[in-house]
Amino acid sequence: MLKACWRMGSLSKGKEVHAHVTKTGLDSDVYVGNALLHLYGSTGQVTDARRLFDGMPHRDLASWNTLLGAYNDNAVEVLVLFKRMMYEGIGGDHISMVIVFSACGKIGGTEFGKEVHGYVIKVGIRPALSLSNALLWVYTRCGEMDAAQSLFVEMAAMRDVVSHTILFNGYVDMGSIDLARGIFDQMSVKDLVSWNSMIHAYVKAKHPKKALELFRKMENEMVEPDETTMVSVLAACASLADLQNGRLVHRFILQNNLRQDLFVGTALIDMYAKCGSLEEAMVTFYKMDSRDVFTWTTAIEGLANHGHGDKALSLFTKMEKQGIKPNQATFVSILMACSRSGLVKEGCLLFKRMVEAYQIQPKIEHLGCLLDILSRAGLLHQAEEFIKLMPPEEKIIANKTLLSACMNHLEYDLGEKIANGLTELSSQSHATHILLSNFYALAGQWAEVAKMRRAVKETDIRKVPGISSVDIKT
DNA sequence: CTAGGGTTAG
Repeated sequence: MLKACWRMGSLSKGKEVHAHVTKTGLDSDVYVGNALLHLYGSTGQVTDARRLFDGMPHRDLASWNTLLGAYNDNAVEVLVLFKRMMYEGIGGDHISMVIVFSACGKIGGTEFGKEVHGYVIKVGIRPALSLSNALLWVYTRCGEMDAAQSLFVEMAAMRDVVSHTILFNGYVDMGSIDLARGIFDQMSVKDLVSWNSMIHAYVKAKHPKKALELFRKMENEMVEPDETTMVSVLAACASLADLQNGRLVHRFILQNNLRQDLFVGTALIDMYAKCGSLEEAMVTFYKMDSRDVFTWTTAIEGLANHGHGDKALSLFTKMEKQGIKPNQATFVSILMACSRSGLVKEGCLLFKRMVEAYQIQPKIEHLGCLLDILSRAGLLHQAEEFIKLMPPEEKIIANKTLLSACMNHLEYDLGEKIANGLTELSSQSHATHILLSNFYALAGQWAEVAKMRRAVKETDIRKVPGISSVDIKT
C-alpha cells in the first residue's frame, strides 16, 4: 500500500495510510516504518522523515540508509548522520557508503572521503560497482585524476556506462576535453546521460559547433533527447547567435512533447535574447507558468543588452514584488542595464540596496558597473573615491577606466593625478603606456608623451600601430 | 534504500 503511494508520489494518500497504521499499531513494524520513511524522504519531507526515524522503536540498516537517502540533497547532514552511525556502532553497507561518498564529492573534501575509504577497507565491505563508481566520483570531484585513472583501471572487469561518464566528466572539469571525447568515443554503451554530458562539455568549453555536431550524431544514433539535452543545445545556438537553428530547436521541443520546465524556459529566453530576438524572448518569458531567479535574471539581462534599461528596471521591480529574491547575478544584469542606459541615480540606489537590503557582498563585476556609471556621468571625483574601496588587484584596471573617462570629459587635473598614480602602480604594460601617452598628448604635455613612447619601445620591439595618432572621442 | 548530465554574469 505504501509502496503504491510513493510510486505515485502521493503524499496525502500516504499520510492517510500513516494515520491508519498508527491506529492499528502496525507502525512499530520495521518494514512499515521504513516504507513510511521512504515516502517522506522521496517527497522532500525531510523533517517528517527525521521525526519518524527518531520515534521508531526498531530500526535496521535499511532505516538508516533510507534516512541517509532522504538527506541526499544536504551533504553536511549526510556526513553528520554517518558519524552518528559509526558512533552508535552501526556498520554501514555499500548502500550507505555510496550516499556518503556522494556527499564527500559534493563537499569536495578529500580528507573525509579518504577517512571513509579507509573505513570501507577496514570493515571489509565488498567494493561493488556502485561503490567503486561513487569513489571514482569523489576522486574526480577533488581533482585527483591520477587516483581516478588508476581506480578506473582497477575496475576494468566491471566498469559500466556510469564509470566511463564519471571519468570523462572529470577530464572535462580539468579542461582536457579531447581526452574526454576520446573516452566517450570508446564507450561501447552510451546512454542519455553520457550523450548529454559530452554535448554540455562542448558548450562549457565554448565549442558550440561541436556541441551541435554531436547532437546531430545523437539523433542519427536514434537516442531520444530529453530536456537536459535541449538546454545545452539551446545554449550552443545562443553562443553562435544562430536564430534559425534556435527556432528549429524550439519547434523540436514542442513537437516532441518535451517539458518546458524552468531550465528549458530560461535557456529559450537566453537563446532568443542572445540571437537578437528580444520579442520572442519576452513572449517566452510571459508564457512560462513559473519563474525562478534564473528566469527573471535572464530576462532582465536580455532587456539590458538590447538597451532597454527602463524596461529592465521595471521588470526588476516586478520581480521583487512577486517575492523573488534577486541574487548577485541579478544585480550584475540590472547594474549593467543602468550603466548602458545612463541611469545614474537608479544605479547608485540599486547598488546601495544590494549591499544594505540584500546583504550581497559586491563582486568586481558590480564595482565595475558602478564605476562605469559614475565615469560616464562625469562624476569623476565620486568615481575616484569609489576606487579606493576596491581590492588592490583591481585598482589598475579601474584607474584606466577612470583615466579614459577623464579624457572624455576633458578633466586634466584629475587625469594627471590618476596618470601619476598609474605610472607608479602599473606594471610595464603596453596598453597602459599607450593610454598614458594618449592622455598626455591630449593634455599637451609633450615631454611626458615622449617618455611614454620610449617606454613603449623598450617593452616591445614590435611597432605598435596607432601610437602616433591621438584618439579623441567626440 | 544507492552512483553519472541541465538555467543567469564583458
